Amino acid sequence: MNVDDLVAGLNPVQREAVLASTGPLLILAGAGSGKTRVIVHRIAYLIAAQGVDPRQIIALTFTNKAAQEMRERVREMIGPVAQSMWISTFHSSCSRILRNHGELLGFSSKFSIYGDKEQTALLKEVARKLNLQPTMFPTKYLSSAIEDAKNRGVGPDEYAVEVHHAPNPKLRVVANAYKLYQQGLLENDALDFGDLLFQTVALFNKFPDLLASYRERFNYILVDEYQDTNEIQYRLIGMLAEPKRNLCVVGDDDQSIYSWRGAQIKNILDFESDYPEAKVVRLEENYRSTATILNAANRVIAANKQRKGKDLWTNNQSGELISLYLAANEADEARYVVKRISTSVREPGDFAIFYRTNAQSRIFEEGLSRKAIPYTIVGGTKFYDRAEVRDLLAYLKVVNNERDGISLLRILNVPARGVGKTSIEHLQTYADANGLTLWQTLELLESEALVRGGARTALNGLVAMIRQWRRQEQEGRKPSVICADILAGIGFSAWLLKHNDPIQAQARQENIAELLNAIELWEEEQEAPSLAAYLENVALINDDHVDSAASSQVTLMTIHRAKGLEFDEVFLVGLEEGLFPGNRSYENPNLLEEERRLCYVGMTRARQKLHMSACRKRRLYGKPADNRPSRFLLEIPLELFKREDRNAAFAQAAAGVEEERARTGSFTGSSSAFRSPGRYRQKPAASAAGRQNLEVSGKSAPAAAGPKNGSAFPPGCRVEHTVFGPGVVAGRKGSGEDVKLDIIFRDRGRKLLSLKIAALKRLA
DNA sequence: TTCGGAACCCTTTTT
DNA sequence: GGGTTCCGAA
Repeated sequence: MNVDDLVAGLNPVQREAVLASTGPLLILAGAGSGKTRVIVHRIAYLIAAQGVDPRQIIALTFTNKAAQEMRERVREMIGPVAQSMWISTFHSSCSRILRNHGELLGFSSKFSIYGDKEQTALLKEVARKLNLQPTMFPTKYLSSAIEDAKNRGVGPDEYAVEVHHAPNPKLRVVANAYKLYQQGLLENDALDFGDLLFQTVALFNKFPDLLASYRERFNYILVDEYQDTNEIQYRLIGMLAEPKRNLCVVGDDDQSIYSWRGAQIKNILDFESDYPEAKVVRLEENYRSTATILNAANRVIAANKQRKGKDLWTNNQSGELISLYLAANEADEARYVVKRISTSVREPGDFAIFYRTNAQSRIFEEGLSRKAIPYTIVGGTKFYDRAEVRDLLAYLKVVNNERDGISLLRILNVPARGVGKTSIEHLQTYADANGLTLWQTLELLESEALVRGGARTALNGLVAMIRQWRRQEQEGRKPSVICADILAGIGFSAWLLKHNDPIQAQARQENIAELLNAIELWEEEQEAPSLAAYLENVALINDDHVDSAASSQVTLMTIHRAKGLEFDEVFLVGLEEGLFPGNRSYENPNLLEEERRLCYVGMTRARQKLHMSACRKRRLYGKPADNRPSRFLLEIPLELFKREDRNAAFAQAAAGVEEERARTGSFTGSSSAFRSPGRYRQKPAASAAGRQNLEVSGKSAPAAAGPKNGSAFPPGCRVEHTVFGPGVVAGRKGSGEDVKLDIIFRDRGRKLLSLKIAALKRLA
């Protein structure tokens, strides 16, 4: 294959990105600019034209889907040699490394991977040992603090140092919990998701020779969605890339929407200073959307300050105007969306509905099913979260990993075999006191009566069964066979029948059947299907393998989930202040910018036609709320919109903003314009206050809370109002004299009250 | 040991 | 409003 074939059909910039084979390279890839295409061609070029051994290339992605697609498309270009490349997610690459060398850190090659549930269970044990009050230290608080620390590359000891002088004494308790939690993981021969990355970096730090061997091996490193990398991923990439620095990162700072998961936009913003010799390529031609959609999206994102600055352009036609619908309430909004879908010539599969929060999906579901329009919801409750599925998986984990006490704990009395809380506590205490694992303690039961008779007999039976399953596993039985044996051995379906109403029991049995099915399906694709490999697959490749038939269905999902996808016609709903942008982002300009990026991501998913809508009234947490149209809507020029509602209020508000724009030359609409929809006031004082508001929310440093700045009412504190009664402060707006508090009242819904005027009392 | 009802809490969630 | 979790009674 010659070079011309490898770059055929690429535009000049894309070509440049493909041909820059050595040294650091930053590919800034705007939405719809052919990013994947460039990556795939680049890999093919390295292998087919430069003669690079595929085993010297590692490509890191965030999702399994992205990894799969990349591998498949490389294979299409250059054939099966692509198989020997490392193309996988950060987590599965790290897992692979740790399976090989984890024993250096005290883990076996069969370590368990703990998800949310197991993490919580372990943390509860830790909290119990430390005598922590659940009200003071909810498990969620602990887990997010620990997760955050790991994302930042901060281990338990370092963390203790970090919080040693912290003003918040709770953090020192967290430090203790963190330490115990990590010990617990090690004892259970388990790692959580954060650990997969964290321990890999720790491994490389501790064993430089090992790092050297991987550095030697991976001559070319490629990272997808670089804007979403967190600190620990950043470090991992950095250490692997030295000293050759053949590091190619691809991303779009305007699509960074995961800061709340530890992603650092600075990683991509600072790439050029990290690697001064870096080549930078900008893919700015968009092949996806109409010019109208793109213009509107560009206007929205232009209001952000923290960005590289990039203007997407397209040769596509301008297409239809963006439909704007200001709904009376969410039912009205849903009616509009459903009507447009049902009267369209397009197929259901051409549509997508994007919302900010999952809670918004219900009303669209109802509307669609009333009209018998097929739809699919991406996200929500997952198959692998079902109790009965997790039970069975816990059995498999116990068979696979002797030290996994959390999974063992889960199944001790499932199905019920007369082992009560007291017996379990007894065993745990005994195990702790004698430095034994839970499994070792159970084995002792044969000779020692640690628990009362009935429980003892039952547990001895369980031990015997587990031993037998482990033997089967060692003899090389397939996971599905072992699984069937477990189900029969414990009489699972009989138990399900007995302890649920018939309909639920039926559903649960079907879930179990589906799990067995999935295991068999997986086995068919494997050369050597081992139990350990299956469990790894379940933990990391949490595939919701359902939406393959989505082609003829309307797709409903959160905007976060929509990143990377595209649809002919998109409905972006719920564009209201307080919801999108969410009121939690008001106090922090960085969060507000992230909300704006989210809006940008949502808009740029649309190929042909975009609808945007907002509700004036919406029930939030069961209570009614009055909402103003999102500032993002006002950042889009009116002439790009086609009004689909008969409500004149928005037009007036928007017209007011347009005037102000004309007057001040500023794009960012003043929030004063939509304070009272339909009655935009021209009073200079009002707009000055509005601009002041914006200044505060647009600053890149976090807004400082001065003493007279409402700091007596920090977000989250409980307050009482003489008229509205009790409530909780959700946020703060404005500065100086003009501080307003965003308060959710228990009985009266959400209000924005001026601190100066409102009769507020803080409650303890 | 199990259940039912009160209490609680609520963005987003690639792994 | 709705889902989950937790605690106390049977």
